[in-house]
Amino acid sequence: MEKYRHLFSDLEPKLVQEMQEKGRIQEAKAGQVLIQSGQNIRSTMIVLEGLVKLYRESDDGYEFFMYHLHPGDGCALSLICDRTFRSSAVTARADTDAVLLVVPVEQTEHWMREFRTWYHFVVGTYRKRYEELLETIDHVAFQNMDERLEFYLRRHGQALGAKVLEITNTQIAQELNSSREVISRLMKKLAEQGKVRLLKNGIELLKI
Amino acid sequence: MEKYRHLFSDLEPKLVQEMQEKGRIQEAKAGQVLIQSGQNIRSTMIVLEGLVKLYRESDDGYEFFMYHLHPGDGCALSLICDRTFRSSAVTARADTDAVLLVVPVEQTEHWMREFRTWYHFVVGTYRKRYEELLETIDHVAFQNMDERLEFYLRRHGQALGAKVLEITNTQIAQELNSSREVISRLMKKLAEQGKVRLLKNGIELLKI
DNA sequence: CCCCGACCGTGACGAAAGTCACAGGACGGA
DNA sequence: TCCGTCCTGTGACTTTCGTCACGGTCGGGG
Repeated sequence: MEKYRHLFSDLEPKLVQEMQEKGRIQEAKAGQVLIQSGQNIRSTMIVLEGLVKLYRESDDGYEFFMYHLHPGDGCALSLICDRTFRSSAVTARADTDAVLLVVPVEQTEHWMREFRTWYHFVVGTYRKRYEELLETIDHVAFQNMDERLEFYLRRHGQALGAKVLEITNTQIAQELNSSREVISRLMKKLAEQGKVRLLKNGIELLKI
Repeated sequence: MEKYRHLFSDLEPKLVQEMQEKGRIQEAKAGQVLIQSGQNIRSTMIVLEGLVKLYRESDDGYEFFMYHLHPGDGCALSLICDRTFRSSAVTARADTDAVLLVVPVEQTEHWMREFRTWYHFVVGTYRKRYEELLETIDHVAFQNMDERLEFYLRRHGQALGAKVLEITNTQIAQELNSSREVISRLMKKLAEQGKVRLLKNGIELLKI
């Protein structure tokens, strides 16, 4: 936990200490599902290491990508489920190997009363997630597939801090709720425009 | 303010009293813009009477409908702007004549420390709005225009508690980010299916 | 070695939805 | 009454996108 202290520099030392005491560190492999759609939430999850992706699931099982969680980020839904143990409407999946801090909801209720900085953390988390949802809505409501694809690539490049995305067209298509063929064609266009280079097993981002 | 007390039965009496003292009652005519996209937020808004609609605005000025605020609801964005006076990314407009309670943000900061029930109010508000955004995403991501139109009509019928919507196809088209002609054709189909009846100046909802 | 599975590329087609053009009804004001 | 404005309806066309069908590459396991 010591090595993660810098993530919580905005929180009171006493709170950080409690997080350390009451929380449980959990490791997850890339691809592992952390929150299943429809499952009850009994604990709050904060990302310590790695990258987590959040999806909205459709009735027929399609996973629509919403946003990333980075180290230091909490899962908004689980932060405020507030002892009602509501079932969640989203799926969270580790995108890289990840380390998480897991805290029972009762504990966070307590922190909310005790620590002003925890309240700020929750409120800040919620605002960020809300605004990322708004941005997601912008794209899906106002833009065509080609613009959405560019945005997807940019977002993932930034989130991973990498110039090369090891990801298949099939997966992109699923997350944008499109089809492989469409992504394939659009990707070719992006390559012709010099915005990406299509590698053996990945996509190199150039002017994007 | 007395007549609105039932809206806040979950809040401590002392808090309700403070809301009464520190808040300002503001009336708004139907159609009036309450929060302008890009405008700074210096006060929190809670709906006391009437119906408020929230929109996301695109770069080129299109207004995409997100959700309604009912009496007792607070505007999520303005609840937690938290003295940073961030500019808002949404537009709020009174859909019917409305009455609002307006409170300076400094005051709500104070309440957050003082009143446990205020914290619950904020958290509850956020969760509701977040989930409504998720629902909005579902529709725009997974559904066709005809399903989205039906959902739009249902939602508006419920929000207004009315069987007849006095609304033009043009407006619906704007709010769904579609075009008048498309809505016109789909509306005709709904009428043929007996789900609505097209009136002189409005739409009667039947089996919807 | 061969086969299988996963992935990609591509042409052909069709459905959904946006755009254009035009016409007509309702209504209010000069 | 006549005009302008706002709303609607509709046919024709285009674009975007999803679907189908097929072929091709690559790598791992039997």
